[in-house]
Amino acid sequence: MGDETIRVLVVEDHHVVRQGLVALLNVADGIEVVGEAADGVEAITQYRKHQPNITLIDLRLPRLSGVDVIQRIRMESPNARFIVLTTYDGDEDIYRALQAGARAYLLKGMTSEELIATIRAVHAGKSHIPPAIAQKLAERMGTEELTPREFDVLEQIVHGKSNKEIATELDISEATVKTHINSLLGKLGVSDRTQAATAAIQRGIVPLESLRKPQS
Amino acid sequence: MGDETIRVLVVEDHHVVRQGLVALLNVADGIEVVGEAADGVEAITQYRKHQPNITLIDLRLPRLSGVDVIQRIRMESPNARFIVLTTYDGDEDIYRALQAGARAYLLKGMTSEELIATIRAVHAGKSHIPPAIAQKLAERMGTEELTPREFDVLEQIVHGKSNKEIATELDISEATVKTHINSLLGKLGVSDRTQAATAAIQRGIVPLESLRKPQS
DNA sequence: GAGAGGCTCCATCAATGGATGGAGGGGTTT
DNA sequence: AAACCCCTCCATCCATTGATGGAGCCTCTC
Repeated sequence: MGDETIRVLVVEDHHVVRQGLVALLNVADGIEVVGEAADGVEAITQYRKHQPNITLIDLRLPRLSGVDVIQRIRMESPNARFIVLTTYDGDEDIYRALQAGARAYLLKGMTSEELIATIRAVHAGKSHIPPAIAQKLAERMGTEELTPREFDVLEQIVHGKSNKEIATELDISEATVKTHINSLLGKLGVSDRTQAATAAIQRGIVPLESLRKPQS
Repeated sequence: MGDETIRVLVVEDHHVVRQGLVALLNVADGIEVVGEAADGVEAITQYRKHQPNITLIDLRLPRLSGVDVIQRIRMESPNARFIVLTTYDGDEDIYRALQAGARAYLLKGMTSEELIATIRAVHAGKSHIPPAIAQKLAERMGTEELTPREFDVLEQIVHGKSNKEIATELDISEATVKTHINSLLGKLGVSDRTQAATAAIQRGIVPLESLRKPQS
């Protein structure tokens, strides 16, 4: 290999965006779109079928999230290379995607030149993280991890539950809820539950979509 | 007019999305993209220059929001027809866009057929609101309007301020802050400030972007 | 087996938040 | 002018929240 054609799989649920990407890539020299998928499950099917060199993938996908897709594919094909493409820069997702093994992270605002250059770079074995993203990663690195339980509590806070309700929901005492809150406030660097809720949403720790009429 | 070509202006800040739209539309019969803009100011310039039949516009734009663009253009060209295109369905924006005179509202997940059909329909003088959107509009209609002051307070709440801080910021007494909160909680149909904050974000009343390192 | 860290619980206290009901001034509409 | 709404303020009361420090249990690691 070397100057062979780079075979790309495009995974993106928004029709127009996907069609735009495909159109862009197909006019680029040395790049060929070998498959398209509109959701996570389809992405895996298409990957197995086409074994692309590069998978361009949105993180917000129906059925199976981008991060899940990356993880699963990497289990069977550790050399799979992913470029994550997202509208939006809530840091938690970036972090998880890179953890899962994505090689590059691009915002949809990029130009076609950037996109193509990144595909070539990643195919050549390089990684590419834009400065703006790198900075957010650095910020989040400074942040301590929430424990699973703290995360549960945070999720409930975002959903507007009171301490008493959280205690009932998680089947622990209100005192314990307070303990967790106290510790997660510290870790998030905020001083009350409202700030915790907005921080969680903004960082993508708790997905905004879950707010509608969520879990039990 | 009648079976003449429909002249379309595409306003969208994400390169790939814009290119996708243009590519899609240019292969459609009877539709021609006469201009493109990547921000609100450019949109107005392009509109004046090309006088398109239909303007396809994203709401989230740099420099000047989609709603502002629609309002300004409509002042000089009351017959201008807009189709709003958005990734995302926070209701407040929908409402404002339709108020401002948009004829249709589409999510980016739509198919190219839907898009083209909608362009033709709007050009023929019809309006088009997808059922999912119509429902949200209906929901929001049932909701009472916040007064300007209540809105100010809500904004501060979302930014994590305490009542005392809000009082200082808005230069009113803490008692007054509480009065406003009490009334806005009622109008939003929620029972505490945390729920108010998440509701505000989720409905698009207070933009998520303002959370980083915001105002003042 | 001695930490370390996570989860659980406790009590206590101070601060914050929210409900209620009442009140006056300013503006607009009818 | 009367009615209405918004904005402002007040006092009072109770509920919720957050801080602090202490404690036992479990599991994993060294």
